Amino acid sequence: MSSEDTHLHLSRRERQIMDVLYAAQEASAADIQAQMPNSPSYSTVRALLRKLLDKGHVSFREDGPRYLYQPVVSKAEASGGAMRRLVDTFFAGDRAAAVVGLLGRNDKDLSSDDIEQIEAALKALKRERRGD
Amino acid sequence: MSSEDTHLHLSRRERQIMDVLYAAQEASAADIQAQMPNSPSYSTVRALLRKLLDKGHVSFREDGPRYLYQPVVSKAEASGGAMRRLVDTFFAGDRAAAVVGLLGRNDKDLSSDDIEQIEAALKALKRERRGD
DNA sequence: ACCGGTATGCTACTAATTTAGCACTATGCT
DNA sequence: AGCATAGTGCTAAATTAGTAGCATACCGGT
Repeated sequence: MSSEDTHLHLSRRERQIMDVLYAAQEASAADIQAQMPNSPSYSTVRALLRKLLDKGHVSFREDGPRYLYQPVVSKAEASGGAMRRLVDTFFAGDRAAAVVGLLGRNDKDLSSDDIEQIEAALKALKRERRGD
Repeated sequence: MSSEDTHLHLSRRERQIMDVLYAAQEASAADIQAQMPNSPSYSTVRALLRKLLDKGHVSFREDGPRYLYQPVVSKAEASGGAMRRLVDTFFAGDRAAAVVGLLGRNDKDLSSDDIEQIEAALKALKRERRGD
């Protein structure tokens, strides 16, 4: 399992940066620094960013004076990988159990709107199954 | 976000060990070694295990000749934390969106039994909401 | 009583990560 | 022109992680 270790081999700080980037979608070096847990120096952030650029995990676009960095792998793909990993390690690959677990958390109640969305997704899934 | 970084600060190898432990619930040093990606030496595994014991992430119980190691934090709690983290970084805290994302993956189809379980959980949730 | 398996507590070395400084360039604004 | 802001590349040092070896101890079976 998880043979792609080679790919998602991020160190602690690298992961923190990616987390900021996924949450923000796009951020300058200074933004990233500000949002990292016990922020390292600006210089450090840039060094890490350079490493991530090298490894191909992030890209940037120019925005006037500064660069805005963003993840290369889309949020959708990255979250998919993270979810698969989570399902594998904690639910022995049983996606339904993971869904149930996620629903069962009572961090904060789901709104009725939330529930409708989930029901809709479930309906779509059933339709698809019938279709196959 | 994730201020408890201090606590779940696992290095690559440490995380690999915890993954094995969560998947197996309980394992000997040799088992762990066998299940780790490109297994390090037995000696290394034990060094890491000792570190995890020190940090309080794993405990063990004696089983005849050998020790069986297990995570201190239950699978349920750990998965809860991991899910919260995932929901926060990839879905801006929107749990429903995460559920929908999880449902929408087509790694492998969900069985009709799976779907029933999810529907049941959803129903329970709605009942609970009405009750409140 | 000895052996194999499992444990322990060191020690030590190498590799990777994290950190930050320095020198310098380019651009936009006052 | 000069300053602030953002960038670059390089270097270097400190810390953490990862690896393995060695000597030793305990227990159960032949």
